[in-house]
Amino acid sequence: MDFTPLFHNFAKHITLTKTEEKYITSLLDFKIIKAKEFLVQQGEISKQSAFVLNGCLRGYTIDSEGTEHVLSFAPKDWWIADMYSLLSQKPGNLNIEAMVDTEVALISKTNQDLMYEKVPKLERFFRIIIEKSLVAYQQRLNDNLSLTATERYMKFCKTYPQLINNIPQKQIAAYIGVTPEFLSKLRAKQVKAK
Amino acid sequence: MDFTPLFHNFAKHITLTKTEEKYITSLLDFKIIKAKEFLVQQGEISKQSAFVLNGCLRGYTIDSEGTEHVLSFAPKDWWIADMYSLLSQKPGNLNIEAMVDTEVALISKTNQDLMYEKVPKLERFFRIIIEKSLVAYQQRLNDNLSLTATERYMKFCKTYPQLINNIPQKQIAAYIGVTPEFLSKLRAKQVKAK
DNA sequence: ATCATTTCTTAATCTAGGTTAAGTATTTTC
DNA sequence: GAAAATACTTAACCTAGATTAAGAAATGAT
Repeated sequence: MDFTPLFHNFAKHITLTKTEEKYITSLLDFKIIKAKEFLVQQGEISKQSAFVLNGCLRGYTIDSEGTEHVLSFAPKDWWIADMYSLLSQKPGNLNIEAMVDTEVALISKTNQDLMYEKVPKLERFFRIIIEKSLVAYQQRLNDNLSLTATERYMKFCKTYPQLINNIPQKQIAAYIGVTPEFLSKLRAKQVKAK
Repeated sequence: MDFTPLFHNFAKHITLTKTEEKYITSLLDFKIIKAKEFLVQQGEISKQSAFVLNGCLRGYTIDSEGTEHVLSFAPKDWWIADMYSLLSQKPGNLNIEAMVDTEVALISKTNQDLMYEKVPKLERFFRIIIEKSLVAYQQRLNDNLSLTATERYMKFCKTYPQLINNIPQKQIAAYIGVTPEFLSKLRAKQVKAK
């Protein structure tokens, strides 16, 4: 139940007093999510955001054919939530699942709104991290519109070198938007090319 | 040079005093961008965000093959910027072009930072609109991963009914991620189906 | 009004990536 | 540590959407 990684994360963009840190801590929950268990499942109304203290989560949807699409991986020090459901308070279509046993700090929507009132600096913090997240999604959308599968895979390898050998390939396929079979074919070709 | 649509936009999420409105007005620029002229071009370092008072802008990239990809349309009352370049202060790869003669309110990055200091409520305002924008991009990425071209076209028609008959089809194609020829084929099929 | 430019359509042909299926690792579980 | 489940590979075949090309329609400029 050690929230220091979270406060390090805050410190990247804002400075909090000890009192503020204590206050924020009082509004947090701590949770261990076992591998393959869910933080959020589609159809639910999301009540909280998560910060990964260690381990790794992934957020994915399942389409009408039953195919999974990974919208985000959240390794240590990343934030993840079903923003759509959290903001609209309608049932979401995101599943957030632990890839390994994962420790998270949770902030309920209610407490987050409280925090914004009591510690307005946090508005800035979340504005900044959401801005960065927005840029990343714009970039990724653009990649999906303009790059080939091979190029997207190479980019993934560059962007997430720590994940590449630690997660199942089929989940990388579900992130870059190809079938596992096709990714396998791509990789075989790349190996041969060397 | 009438900024009232902008203050209506602010009023959706925060309440400003007359004094604050005057202060903010002093930090804004007004500009008319003629049809086919640019607010921002790839390679430039973005210095400002734009709010569309009337008219319509579009943000697009050009890939290595010379193909355009539309990342966003910004009709009246929308915000648009090359967030990547604005935040990183590196050369961007977005082009923001007027589709018709367009009036915009501009906020320079410097003035926006000033505004945040003087009127902290604006942190909340921008946090909220960026959150919404993030949800929209996540949704769109998911659509690109999970829907067919036909489904994406139908969704576009639902989402932007006001644009559908007012912008060139090739730009809708560049938004949903197909060639103009293929979109034309899709539409011919839909008409026949009726 | 006329010519030039841009947009849209149609159709033939092509290809990146999907599907199906079967076999081979690799993990997980008890 | 064996059986079961999951992940990965390979290969033949298939299809949604791309490419190329040429003509028709609409829009804009003079």
